[in-house]
Amino acid sequence: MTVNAKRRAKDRQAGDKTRIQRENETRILRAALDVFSQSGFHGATLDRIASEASMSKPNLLYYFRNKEEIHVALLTDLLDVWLAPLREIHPDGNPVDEIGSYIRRKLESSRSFPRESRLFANEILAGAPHIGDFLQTELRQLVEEKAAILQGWIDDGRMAPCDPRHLLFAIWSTTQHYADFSVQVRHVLGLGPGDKSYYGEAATMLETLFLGQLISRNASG
Amino acid sequence: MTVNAKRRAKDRQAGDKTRIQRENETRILRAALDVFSQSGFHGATLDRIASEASMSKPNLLYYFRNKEEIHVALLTDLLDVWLAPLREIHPDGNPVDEIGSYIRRKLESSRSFPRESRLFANEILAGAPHIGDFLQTELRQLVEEKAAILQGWIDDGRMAPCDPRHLLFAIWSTTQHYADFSVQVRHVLGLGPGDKSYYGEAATMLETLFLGQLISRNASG
DNA sequence: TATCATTTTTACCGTTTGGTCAAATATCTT
DNA sequence: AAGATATTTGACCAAACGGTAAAAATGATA
Repeated sequence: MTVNAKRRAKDRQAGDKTRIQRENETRILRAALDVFSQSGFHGATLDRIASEASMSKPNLLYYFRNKEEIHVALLTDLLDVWLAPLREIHPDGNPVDEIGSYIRRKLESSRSFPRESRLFANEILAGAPHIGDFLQTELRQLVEEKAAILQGWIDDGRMAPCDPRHLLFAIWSTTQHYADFSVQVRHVLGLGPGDKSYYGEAATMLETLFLGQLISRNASG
Repeated sequence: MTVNAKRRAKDRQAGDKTRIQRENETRILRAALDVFSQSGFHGATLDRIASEASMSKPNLLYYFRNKEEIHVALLTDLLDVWLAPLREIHPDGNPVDEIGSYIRRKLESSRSFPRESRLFANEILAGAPHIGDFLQTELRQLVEEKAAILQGWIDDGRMAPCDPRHLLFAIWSTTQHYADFSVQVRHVLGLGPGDKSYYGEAATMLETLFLGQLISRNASG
């Protein structure tokens, strides 16, 4: 009986998790992300999530108290991912590089995490019942902070004057559009279901759009 | 017994509608727009729609065969509204005026019909199960047509080169964002629930964004 | 291997929901 | 006012859904 073995057996705290727990929780969250992002909260069913996680419904409810808890867990994980690209905007950089790479990060995020993006979009469309607080506090604060940076660049004459917060809105909407409205994009472009080939054109378009007039005036760094 | 009276009574065709029918159908559609745009298709219930229409559920189902039929009716009405601003882009105009007024029309559409916009967004997010055909045919065709106009302006050197279809995507996403993500916009800006005061700033931002570099180069008409 | 905690399953429950049906009521026409 | 038509309602149903309880099975520990 090693000390470690003893600790595992006897002293497991409430927060500690078994191997099986960790495995199954991630299996559930993976399946739930699929289902919620496809059908929204109300359209998703526990049966389908359980089925996609290759698990019985009661077993699923052994790991999460109820449907909403799964949903909230996904949203919570999501928020960090959502904020990450914005956090990286740095006041010491020059506008073209900073905003340009921010756009590329957001677009890459849409391409890599379309389900997460749709989950977020669904939540906002529904009136943000679960993350309203996050929007009003954390996000708002971060936007104020980054908007101040942009405003500084504007005041220095390194960027065309505009409302920095609305510039951020425009970046969010255009980049997320390619994930949230991908069906429309594909149908309009005549592409097949899984085809993401439009992301190259999208990147070109958005860099032209945002880095053209808005910033290029005296961009030097 | 006038001839007209006789026609009303005896010869009413299947397509003809009573006064009560017209009234109640619009009452139902109005209520359904509220409920569907707030909660999505699955989140909406017939009981709530009926309640908001001040009507019993069986009465509601006397006018529409089922839940989906109401939803489809709303979407069908919507599509014309959605396309209208795009149709007005005219090849004879100059790029700045045409695209500028298109943006203003779309933004105005977001302000005036936010519920319709959210209904549309919900449908697309869900994978466009009902309007996929519309997207692939009518919308795609119209986009091709208008993209050709834009391309013509580009070829004439009156617009900065870019992919016209992606320019349209950018206009759609930025303008619709203010309706679909209004909760987020308001929370980030620190505004109250019904406050739409941001639309002025939005218009300024979008005109700066889209009419700045992209078109202004040799804009003359 | 015996013991204990963890995990999984089976069977089930109450509620909600979309939808039906037949009877009752209102409206319109003559 | 009578008769025909259109409208409304109350009672009801089957299926789907979120969730529970308790037993059975599995895994870990000594």
